[in-house]
This record gives sequence, structure tokens and C-alpha cells, in this order.
Amino acid sequence: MIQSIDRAIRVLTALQGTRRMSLSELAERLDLAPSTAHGIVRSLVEHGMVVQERGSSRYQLGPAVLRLGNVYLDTLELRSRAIPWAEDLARRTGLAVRTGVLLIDDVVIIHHEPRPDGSRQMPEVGIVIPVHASALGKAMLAFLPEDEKRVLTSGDLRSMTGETTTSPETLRDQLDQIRATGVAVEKDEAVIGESSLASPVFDSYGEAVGAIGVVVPSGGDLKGHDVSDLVRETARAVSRELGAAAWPPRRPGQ
Amino acid sequence: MIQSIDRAIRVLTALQGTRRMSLSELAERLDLAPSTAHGIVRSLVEHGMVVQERGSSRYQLGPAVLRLGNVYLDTLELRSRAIPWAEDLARRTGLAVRTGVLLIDDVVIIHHEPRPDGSRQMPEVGIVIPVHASALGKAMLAFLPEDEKRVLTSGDLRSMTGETTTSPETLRDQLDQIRATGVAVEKDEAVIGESSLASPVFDSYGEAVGAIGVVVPSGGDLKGHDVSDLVRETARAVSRELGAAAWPPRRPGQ
DNA sequence: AATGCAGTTCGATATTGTCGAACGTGATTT
DNA sequence: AAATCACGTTCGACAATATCGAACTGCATT
Repeated sequence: MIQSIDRAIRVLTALQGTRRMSLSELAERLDLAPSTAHGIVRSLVEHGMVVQERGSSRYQLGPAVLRLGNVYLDTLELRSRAIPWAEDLARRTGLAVRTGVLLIDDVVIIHHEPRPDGSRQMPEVGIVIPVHASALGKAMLAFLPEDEKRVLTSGDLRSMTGETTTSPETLRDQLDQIRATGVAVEKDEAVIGESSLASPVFDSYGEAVGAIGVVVPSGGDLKGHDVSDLVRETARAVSRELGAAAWPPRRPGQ
Repeated sequence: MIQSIDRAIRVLTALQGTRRMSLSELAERLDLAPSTAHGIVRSLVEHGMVVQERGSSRYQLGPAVLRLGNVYLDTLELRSRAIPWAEDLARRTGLAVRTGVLLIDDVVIIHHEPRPDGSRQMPEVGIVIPVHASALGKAMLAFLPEDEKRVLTSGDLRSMTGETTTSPETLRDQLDQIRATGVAVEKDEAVIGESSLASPVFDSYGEAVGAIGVVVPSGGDLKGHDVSDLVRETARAVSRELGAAAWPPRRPGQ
């Protein structure tokens, strides 16, 4: 791992958490001499990855990162395949539909089909949710070979709400359950008042490359048990389009 | 400029143009030894900025860039201020509205309000258009102090369609015109069949920090001359919300 | 007006990234 | 089916390069 590149990305990640930071804040956060941090930031600024706001001397992310994000979405086959099915699922359930992929220990939303009730809803593409607090994340985790252990043993499972699964043992049990049913559930674990169901999507190698699912208002009743079946069927359909031979795959990786 | 960071960003930029590239393609494009390119790519992969697709050994952008892009949008005051006005402008003109900022020699779309006719339209947030081929870009360019020269003298103004302004002299004349009217126009210069009008948005320092405008189907008739007035008024309103003292500012920078 | 703080620039040192060569693997060709 | 080729990857030595500390500048504060 090249040191300066690692540091540059850490700068971007820091700015992604704390949106505006002064140089000294950045330097302290990354344990660097101010001049070192300055050199890194300068390089990022020259490419538009970071901009310093006028007047104040704080830094924030720049327009170049937006351009990259947009291109990423366009290159994702999973996304283009999932969109028609997501629309369909939203129409049939009356719920918002999310599709996500894994990023280290989080899930990144790559598509968001709003609830089809005509109301204005915040676009959620690009937001991240901890794997262990989301149905999307658990769905993928359950079908990963070795990597799952890393998350499970990494120690702290951050608590988002009082309901967040924070015990590795509990999570492990949940994953067994998910492998049995093909559907992951989560109640108020990431956001209070919001629960979700999701199923994993596989590619032609039988790898869990993403997950798709619905968001359920915690108060709302699921019309019978249909929803979970619809979610599973949607994931299966998308997987087939991606060339998956079976759903779930016979021996997941390993 | 730190060399390895510069190279890393060049890798991302290359992947942004040519979506999937093999290591050797990347190495050749950046004039690097394959092993050097590999080290850089490896560092990017470890942070999820780049992923190598399974099976084939090609690389493409990763989910981490999407997360960054999303946060960038959230931090932009221009965007949050512009959105309500963009909705209003779209409603009153019946046209799609775009808001953009400058990124080196391009304009990046930071908000896109679709035509209010209920049809499905591709979201345009994150796409880039060359400054000299877009009304948004020209609107900003006309009110920049020194930087404009860089673009004008950088040599080649890429041609997008047969209508693209490629002569620096012509562009200079257009900018004079824009400074006089406050509204930039463009006909078929970026995309055939699509024209646009835009006006610059200023912040409290009198800097052109963005531009907002409408997209007009080339065949479509503008209802009288109203549209250009509405665009100008919208830009003025957003500028005032950002703390601009005057529109246009008295002495643009300099 | 003076002081302190933060961002920035500059130069010397040694760490660190770079390159060339060698290895392993998968695909293609004879 | 064997061999060759091409490609991605790993490794180690060198020197270029990033890093750090100190000094400078500008701004805000007292």
C-alpha cells in the first residue's frame, strides 16, 4: 500500500465524515505534520477532489468526486439489471426499494426506487449503512465465504439505534437463518421507525455481488407474508440476468 | 504536487473515461511501468475506490467513489439553495433545469430538475460537459477574472457536435455578449437537438460559483422572450441567498 | 498596536515509491 | 496435447521523492 495514496484517501474519507475541516484538524486526525497534510491536500485540490471554501480556510470535497461517482453507477451492470425489477417490486409492494453493494464494512446504496405514492422522498443513492445494521448487508454477509469473519471478529459492531445487533454471536445466528430462508430482515437497527427486508444477488461465479430489498415503515403491516417472497423472487430474477446458475448458489465460494 | 497522488488520480480519471481497463492499458496510458501502475491500483483497490471485476482482470471504479460523491452534494450550499428555485423555474417554463459548477475545463451538473411533464428522464447529476460547449460553462466563464484565459488559450476546444464553438475568438465575443445580457446561450453545441440558456450564480465575494439554466429542445419554441428573463431572475435570486451583494457583481474579482 | 494562531513555504534527510527483472498463471496456437 | 505467449503480479535495490521541522506570512484577537 503506497503511503501517500493511503493518506490522500484518508483525507477524503475524513472530509466525507466531517464535511468541512481545517488543515490543522485534518493533520491532527491523520496524525501528520501540518506541512505533510498540506502537501496532500494541495494535490487533491489541484484535481478538484477537494476545494477550499473562499474566505474561511476550511476544506471540503470537490466536484471531481461527483463525476467519479456518476461514472461508477453507469458502469455497474448490477444496477442496470436491477432497475427494472426494482420498479416492479416497488409497484407491487407499495414500498421503497433499495439495491446495494458492499464497501468494506458498509453497504452503499446504488439504486433507490422511491415509494410509489407520489410523495417527495430523499434520494438515497450513495448513502452508506453499516453491514450489520442493514438487511442488505446481512443478506450479502450470509453468503460470503471467508470475509464475513473479518467483520464479525473486527470487534465493535457500532450501535446505531437501541435495536442494532452488536453481538457477533447474535449476528452469526441471524446469518444462519438468512442462509436458510434467503431473506434477511432488520427492524429499527439502522434508523428508528424503519425496517427492511433484503435478499442477496449473485453473479455467474456464485458470488454475492449485491443485495436488493424493501424498506418498511415499522408501523406499517406487511400484507401477509407476500413481501418476503417477492423480495426473494426479485433477487433471484436479477441474479439470473447476471448469469447466476443457481439461487442460492450450491457452494458459496469457499 | 505529490507524484503518487497525482498518478492515483490520473488512474481514476482514466477509468472514468474508459470504464474498464486492464493493468497494462492503464500503465501505457499513464506512461508507467506495469509494476508501478500495479502498486497504485492496489492502493486504490484496498480502499474500494477501484475494483477488479471477477474473472477478467480488468479494473473499474469502485463503490467508495459513489459515497464521496453523495457527501459532496450534501455539503454544497449552492445546491440546497438552488433546488427550490430550480423547481420553480421548471414549473414556470415547462423545461428541465440544470445547476452546475466548474471543474477544470468542464461543468459538472450538481442538480437536475426534470421537465415537469411526468415523463421518465435520465438523471443528469454528475455528468460533465465541456465549458465551451455549454451555456452553464459560458455563463461562469464570462465572469471569471483570469482563469478564463487559461481555457481560451489552452489550445483545442474539443468539438462535440458540428455546432460546437471551437474558435477562441468566437468564444471571447460570446463572453462579451454574456457579460452584457447576463444570460448565456448555446444551440446544439454539446448535444444535437438540445440547446440551453443559463445565468451565473455569485457568492458573497462576487465570485461566479455556479450557474443555473434551462434545457430547450431545439425544435421547441421559447414562449416569447420570457425564458431568458426567468433564467436571469432565478440566478439572481439564488445569488442573493448566497449572500451576493449585487448581480452582476460590480468588478468581477480582478 | 502587539500578540498569538493557523496556513503556507522552504530546505535537508532518510524514508519510500519506483523500476527492472523474475515468477506464476491462464489463454491461445501449432 | 504441448508449448508458447501475454498478462498480472511479486520481489529487491536504487535513487528519487515525500516527509518533517523550522521559518514566514497573513489574519484575527486582545
